[in-house]
Amino acid sequence: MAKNNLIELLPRTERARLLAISEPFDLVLSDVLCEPGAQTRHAYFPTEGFISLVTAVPGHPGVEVGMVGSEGLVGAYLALDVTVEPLHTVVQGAGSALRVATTPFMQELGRSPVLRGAVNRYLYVLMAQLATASACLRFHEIEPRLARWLLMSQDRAHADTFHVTQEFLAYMLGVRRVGITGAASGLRRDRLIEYRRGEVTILDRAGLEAAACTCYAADRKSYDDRL
Amino acid sequence: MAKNNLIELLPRTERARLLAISEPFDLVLSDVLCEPGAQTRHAYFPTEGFISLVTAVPGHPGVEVGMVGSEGLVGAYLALDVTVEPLHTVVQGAGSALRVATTPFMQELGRSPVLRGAVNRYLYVLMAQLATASACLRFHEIEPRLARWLLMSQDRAHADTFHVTQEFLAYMLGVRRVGITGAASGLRRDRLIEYRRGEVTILDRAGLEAAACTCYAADRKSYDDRL
DNA sequence: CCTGCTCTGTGCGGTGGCGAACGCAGAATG
DNA sequence: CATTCTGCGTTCGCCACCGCACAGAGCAGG
Repeated sequence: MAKNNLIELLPRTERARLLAISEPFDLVLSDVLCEPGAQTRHAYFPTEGFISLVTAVPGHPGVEVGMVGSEGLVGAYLALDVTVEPLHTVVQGAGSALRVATTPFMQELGRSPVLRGAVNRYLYVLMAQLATASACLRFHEIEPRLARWLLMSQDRAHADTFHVTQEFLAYMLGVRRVGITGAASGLRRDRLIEYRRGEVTILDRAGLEAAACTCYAADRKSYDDRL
Repeated sequence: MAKNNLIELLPRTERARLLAISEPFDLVLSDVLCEPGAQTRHAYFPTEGFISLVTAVPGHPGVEVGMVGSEGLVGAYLALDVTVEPLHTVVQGAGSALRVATTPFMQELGRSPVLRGAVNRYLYVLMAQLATASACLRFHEIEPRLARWLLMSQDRAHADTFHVTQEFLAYMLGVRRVGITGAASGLRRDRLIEYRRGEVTILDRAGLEAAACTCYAADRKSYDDRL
């Protein structure tokens, strides 16, 4: 428990080297780890908790395009030798991570073929996630998207209950808060979830999977196929 | 003329080696170069013409999430050592390309640091484009998106007139054909474009830039900053 | 020249989501 | 205990876009 999948993939020596240059880091709810255009200071390997990748266009609130938990890392693009942050990154579920400063991380990528392979493949999965997000945003309605979001969160929170307000969900899904009220009511009516003042509980995981848009399964498959 | 930017970036010897393993290839309108899930046979460096990256979710037509012309290549993800295609890729503007078979291309990536750097940076730009596409699809209306699309096409077609039907535009933007009729009428009314039976002509480039959503400028800047 | 096809324009009712505003109740603060 | 704040629910008018259907207009082929 409290491990990061990518790090677990590494053989002993590579893992030891990576751990030697990393330090524990608290993921505090709503903390912003990255701002687009800024220089990257660290890569983060979440162990508990999770992080949202958010994109925005001028004049509009943001919208989530990806989610990173213990199955991945924030800063995979460093493998492309680019040290400029592409997206807003916000802590969505409090927890902890291992963080590695940019320079030693990039050096280590040069030294550890297994690490590089894993980060490369994760980056590929992330791109697929971004593409899926586009179509999902365009075509799917709020309720299935909300169901998908809850499932993705549950996977990464490793818990059935987590803290999230409707306000925040609206921001993530790029809709009005009222839209979330409607969708959440629907899911509650069907006894799939329960919630009360910022605490959401998943009651019926299978039912929620049925209610979610296909993008949930697609994202999972993409990850499982690659890592 | 008829060159590919990335290839032009290469120093003599690297370029010579890449050209030695590549062959000319005709980009025929509406040809499908990639299907998601399939093994990648070739990477393509367009010299004229351009290519759309399309994503789809079950039960809906597709939607374009990116565009590749002589400024980039199709198959940049091969730099991640993944040989599975992530997206539909459709020839959007007829022309020509240089294509390189997967294996020699990946070998060459190992040998040519400049090539690898360029492909990596292009991949980063492409990711940014995917993220932008999400927000654009979510928040922007058809007319500004159409204007953006026309500008992106003009950039890559290196021409003021190109062949495209409303039907096709609807597919690219993920809307009804009728929606395109409305948006195109607006642009024509303002004397920004002219069209007739599948031939679109850009009359007022500056005006079109003003009519386009900010995503056009954002994408360009992202590319110019990196490559 | 007529037929058939492709591409474009229009009209209709329907709806999912938007923006704004208000009420209310649980929790926190003092 | 009273006040304030935060999170949730509802309502109302509105609009961009949807799905469907049909009409006309360029263009090609027999």
